[in-house]
Amino acid sequence: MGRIPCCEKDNVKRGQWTPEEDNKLSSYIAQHGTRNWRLIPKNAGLQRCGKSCRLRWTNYLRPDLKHGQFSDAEEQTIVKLHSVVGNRWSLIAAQLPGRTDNDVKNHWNTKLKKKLSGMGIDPVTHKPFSHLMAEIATTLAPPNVANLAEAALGCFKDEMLHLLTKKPIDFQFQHSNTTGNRTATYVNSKQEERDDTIEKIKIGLSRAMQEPDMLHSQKSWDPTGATSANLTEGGSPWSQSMCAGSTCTGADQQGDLHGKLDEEMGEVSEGAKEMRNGSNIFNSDSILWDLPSEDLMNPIV
DNA sequence: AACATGCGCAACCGCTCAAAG
DNA sequence: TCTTTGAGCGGTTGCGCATGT
Repeated sequence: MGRIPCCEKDNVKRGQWTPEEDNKLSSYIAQHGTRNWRLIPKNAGLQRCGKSCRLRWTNYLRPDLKHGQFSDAEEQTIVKLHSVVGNRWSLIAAQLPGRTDNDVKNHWNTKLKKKLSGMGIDPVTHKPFSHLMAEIATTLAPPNVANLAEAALGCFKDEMLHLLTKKPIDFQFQHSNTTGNRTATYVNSKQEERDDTIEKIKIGLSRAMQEPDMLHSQKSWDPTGATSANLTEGGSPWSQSMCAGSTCTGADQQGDLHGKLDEEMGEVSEGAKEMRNGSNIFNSDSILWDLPSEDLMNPIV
């Protein structure tokens, strides 16, 4: 019943591949293709597991791979797609010719996550940390707000330290043209504005504790007195373009990419579909991607 | 110059799902 | 229909190099 094992675990080499092994594998695949990974190491004269051969080929030896640095455009694509599909590296890599899921994953973990965090963006939710804090305050009943806020501040400590101590990033909106399309300008805030961000969080938490009615209504609010409708309509562009949560609203004018993604993905997971249908991450306010790439990609640190 | 620390990347691990038997 | 395995995927680890002290 079943199949025979792919390799004898005791008799396989592990660790770094040598140039000789690479040559053997490459030349064998050039002649015979990659039809059966279980047989490839045996037939190619390699003391490797088929799985190891497959990884070596797909992540390193494939002739169509790029090995250089990621371009700004590629990085933007990764961030954008990650906000839609999360850690579905193979799906993201499928949109980047010559890049593997391992490449994308490594680049995300070593570079892009830090860049986003440094910009005050939660790399998981793609929301600004200040926005997350405000959401916490609006979601919880008063007795719990303080405790959770404390816990959240602990979670976000590093990122908050960035906000407090490093070069800040702030946004200003311009309802700029007659077609109704908004554009965002992206500016480094002044020192007092940076401090103001933290103050707003503190004020928001204290207001959450003082205004229980507000907490249970659907209408959310802004610590400064504005509603979250304002946040969404004219507040932080991150809340509009980066967030993948249910708070995102707006017309979906990025349908082309959605369609393309769906075509590429074929059978997208239900979770990913729901996420996209529900949140429209690629909505009309995907302002982040109007930002100068050098600004987007420059880490604060 | 020597050591410590951090970073980037390649490889491995473990899980899931589909297919073989 | 059930069991077992292959293939693929995301998470994690470990090594080598670069940089800082």
